[in-house]
Amino acid sequence: MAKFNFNLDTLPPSEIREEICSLTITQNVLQGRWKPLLIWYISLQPQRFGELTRLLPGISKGILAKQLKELEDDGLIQKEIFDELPFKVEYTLTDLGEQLLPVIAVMQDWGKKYIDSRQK
Amino acid sequence: MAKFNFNLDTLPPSEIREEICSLTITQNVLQGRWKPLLIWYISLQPQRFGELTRLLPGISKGILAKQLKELEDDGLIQKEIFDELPFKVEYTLTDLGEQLLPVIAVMQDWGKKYIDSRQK
DNA sequence: CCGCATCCGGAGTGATACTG
DNA sequence: CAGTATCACTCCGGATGCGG
Repeated sequence: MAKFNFNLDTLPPSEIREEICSLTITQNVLQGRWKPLLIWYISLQPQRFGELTRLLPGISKGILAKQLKELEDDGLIQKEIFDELPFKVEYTLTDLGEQLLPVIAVMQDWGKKYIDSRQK
Repeated sequence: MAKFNFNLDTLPPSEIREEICSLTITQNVLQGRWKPLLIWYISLQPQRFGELTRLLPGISKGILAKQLKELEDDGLIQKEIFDELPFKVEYTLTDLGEQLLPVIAVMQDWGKKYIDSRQK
């Protein structure tokens, strides 16, 4: 679970503590090589398992299943299972997941600035 | 270096590609257990090496030096060396590092939402 | 005081084969 | 089609000791 990096000897003021805590939580939830991309792709449209393996070349089924499960456990995505054959499952964002989109957007904005700054 | 997760067989449109690229870059730059916290602390005021070891209990000197160096190499922070004895070094954010603060802020906002949603 | 070098353990990631 | 299980491997993070 999350480690909050507090110093128990010289505990910082609660205001600071809350900032540390909030930041660390978000960092932990997004920790995983494919998670930001997964959230972004799912935000574009509901995605199926197989489709995600096609969108994310190089990802293995094992790690895809694991990271999807972690995102689900953290309440960012939900899956809908259609009772058909062959099986069909769709992943969509929860409300909490939707609220994460501004974070993704700001990260993308900064990435572009970074690229610009490196091209000089 | 950064891996951009493109599928070379079915290359996505350049617009999509840029979003993937930007997002992945930011993710890579912030990858490291202490980096977001380091940037945040340094943004509050210029920080010295020893002060950071106090602010981040549990971090070892080795990993602190390493993550600071990576942040410096990525152009997010700069260090000023004072020619005194004992040695004194101060870390400050670069312009590029300052531009990262909105990302940190949005992450903190979302962390608070996450905490609220879990307390119900 | 600051930071590097080395070594080490464990987590995160990935390839493959197999199941419902 | 949508996963699970296993194994192997890399790399990050941490401890320690040395050097400027």
